[in-house]
Amino acid sequence: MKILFFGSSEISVPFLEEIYKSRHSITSVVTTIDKPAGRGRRTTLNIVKKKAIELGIDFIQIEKFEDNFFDNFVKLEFDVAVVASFGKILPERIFKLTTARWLNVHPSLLPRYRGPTPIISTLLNSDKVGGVSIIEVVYEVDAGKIYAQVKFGVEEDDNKDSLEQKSIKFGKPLLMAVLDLIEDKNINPYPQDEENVVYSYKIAKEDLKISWNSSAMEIVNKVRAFSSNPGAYCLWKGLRIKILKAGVLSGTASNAHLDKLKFGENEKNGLVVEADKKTGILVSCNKNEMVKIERLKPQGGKVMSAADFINGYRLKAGENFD
RNA sequence: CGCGGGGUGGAGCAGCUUGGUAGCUCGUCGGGCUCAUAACCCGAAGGUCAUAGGUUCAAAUCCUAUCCCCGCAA
Repeated sequence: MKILFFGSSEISVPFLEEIYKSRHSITSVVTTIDKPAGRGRRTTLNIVKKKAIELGIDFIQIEKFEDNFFDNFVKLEFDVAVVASFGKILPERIFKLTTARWLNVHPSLLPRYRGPTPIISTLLNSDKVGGVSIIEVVYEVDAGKIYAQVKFGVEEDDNKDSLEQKSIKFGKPLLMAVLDLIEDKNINPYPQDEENVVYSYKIAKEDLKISWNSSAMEIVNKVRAFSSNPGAYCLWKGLRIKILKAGVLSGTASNAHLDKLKFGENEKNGLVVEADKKTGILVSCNKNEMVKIERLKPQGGKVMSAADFINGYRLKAGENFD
């Protein structure tokens, strides 16, 4: 079949490549424009565009959906449009201009987590199971019929990075299977369970800051959900410290350490209870719980282990994270 | 030309303002203590101080240029 591919981010690339390698052909790639980004405001080239050029596929870059685009769009020949991490909401009008099927790769088990941050929501909510859905694209975001889903386990040490990788790993064969079944006219999508719709939301800058008044699990989930980019952070001596890996300290071990330290009246959550290379960094949070920080990245510095941070930055028990 | 931090033995940092013997916490190797140890004690190796110029009797330190890394902001 002929495929029209919509994608703009790094996550789009493996799907584009997978289709390229398959028996299907790619009519064209639609992606967003190169924007000035990053330090020094240099224009970084769109990664999907880069890949399209490398594979010798035609591409269309758009900033907004304008008449100009629609004029070109109606001339394209394709059987299926595949949307993978495109980053823009498709206008209602576009669906009326073609009879082709529209497919979207969505990294969650819909109807759980419609919206822009399904993986982050999976982690913030301590879900034990995640997945990828291949759905029909309709104007209402992520509300289309489901063609296929695949589930996978979400382990304790999974974070945003690893779930993205899992979504790609499991999503690629799923998408290809759906494309093949469509070609064979042997698939029948089913509607989402509207009773159990859960939404995910765009994250704001404030959401990245760790509140030590949260429970240990909430803090650890936050670290997992935002790691390694953009990263949950806290402050220490005015320095911004990104926490990349942390764990909840189990009850008994936690009590042992709490007993070692006498809390003064001025002490508050965020207190560094222990800081040595063996135990790591233990920080107090709500309900007398503790979080163990394992990997972090100080402002201006590189990613390092807790031991390296203690050695180089002289973190001592009794200090505070904010 | 958006703002800012940084590149110092294997790791993470200090030293730079006020030029003049290379420092700290670890790691590694050797030895010792110990029933034993990731603990403790003694000792050792390992650095063109990002690169290229310049100033100077003398540059990690001051000046200029370049490369690389990172935080914010977009």
